[in-house]
Amino acid sequence: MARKTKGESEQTRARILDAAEIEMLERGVGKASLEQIARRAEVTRGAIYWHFEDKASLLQAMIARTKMPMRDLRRCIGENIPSAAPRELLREMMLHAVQRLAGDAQHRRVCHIVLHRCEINDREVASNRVLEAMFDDTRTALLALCEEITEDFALAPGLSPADASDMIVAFLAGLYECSLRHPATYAVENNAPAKIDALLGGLFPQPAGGAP
Amino acid sequence: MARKTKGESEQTRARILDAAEIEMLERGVGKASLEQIARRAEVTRGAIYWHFEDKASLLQAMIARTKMPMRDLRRCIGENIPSAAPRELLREMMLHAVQRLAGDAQHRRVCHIVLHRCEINDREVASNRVLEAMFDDTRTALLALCEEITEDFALAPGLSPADASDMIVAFLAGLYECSLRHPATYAVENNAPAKIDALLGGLFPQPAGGAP
DNA sequence: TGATACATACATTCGTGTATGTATGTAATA
DNA sequence: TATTACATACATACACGAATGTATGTATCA
Repeated sequence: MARKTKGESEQTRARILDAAEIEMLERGVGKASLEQIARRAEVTRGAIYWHFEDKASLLQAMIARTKMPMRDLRRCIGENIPSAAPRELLREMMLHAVQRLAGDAQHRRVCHIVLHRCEINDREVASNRVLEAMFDDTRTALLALCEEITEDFALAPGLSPADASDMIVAFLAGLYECSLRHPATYAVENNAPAKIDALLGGLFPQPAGGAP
Repeated sequence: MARKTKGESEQTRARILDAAEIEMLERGVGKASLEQIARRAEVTRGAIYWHFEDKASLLQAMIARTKMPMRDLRRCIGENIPSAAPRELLREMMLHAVQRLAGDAQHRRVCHIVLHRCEINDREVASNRVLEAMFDDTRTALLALCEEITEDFALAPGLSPADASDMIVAFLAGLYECSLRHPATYAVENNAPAKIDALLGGLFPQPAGGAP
């Protein structure tokens, strides 16, 4: 009915984004109508069109709320654990990714939407640019780490550093995939450290001289 | 214009399914209109509605064309390589999955559609029942294999057979994910045997007494 | 000659986008 | 301080296209 104060307006915007998360998760991005989103947020479509240009930019804003860095992640972890060798860093990064997926419900929802509730392949669309950037980012960061690790550890026979980082990306992508699609069966947090150690043990066997 | 012979009708049906694969891959299941599919198949929507009830059953038929067994796969491979120990069987199964994804273009398309171009989570919908069944099937088959393997090989510290099979499912899911989304960067067939061996090496280290 | 294998035409629904209305907060002015 | 003026934050109403489903027409095979 009436104009609200700036703070209330921000709350409205947030409620719209919350509602969009739920609706898009349940019905998919394409089938979630702005009308349903508005109803859940207890506003009308007018409010949505006031805060966002269209559904695409609404989705984009939704994704932007839960920003997922990866090159930053390394720096962040490296600063917190300055003594860590690259292999430890890699382990921590993988653990962090898993733990965030297990603990941050909003992040789970948005990842689920971007990965499984968004059928558009158009590069113009926000979710796809985000996905592509995320993959590239992750791959680049992990490749650099794997190359560093090979200064201390031998690689498994027949593997290049790129192969190793590709395997790690695939493993993480698969964890997301399984955990989001079948949370009951594949809880991410289930024994995650042991799983990560097993994978890293296969990729980078202990150096010839050292025993655990 | 005119009625065709039974064989020609089957060809029409196949052309519709082919067209649907391409359109749904490019635009997504939701945005691919029956009109566009019909045009690509060089028929009208009338032909589609003659062969299929609606878009959902068209999708279902599309999926059914490229059936993906997994419990059958084990039997099949087991018959071809009767001497194989369970660990060899597992290796062969993983290789087979990777090679099919690399070699069978139609399988790639359908997997891509089911995994990434279909935003519906409704359990009534074909693609989701298929996906769920595929995951369950794969998990069951791999779990049984992993349990057999532990009779000959020790598991990595802290892992149960279920953890091991979960990791394998995640790894395979991630391979599909990466290879389908970014075929240029992550070609599945790139050094696949070495990657699989590295993973299995991490999960099932050699038995204490044996040297390679 | 009847069932088949489509093509054509039509009705209906659904969602989007936009144009417009309206009541309130807020700043300038007097 | 009260008033004016304008921007804000929505709600309401309407126009439009796109896609679906169905009803009907039609030519051919068997």
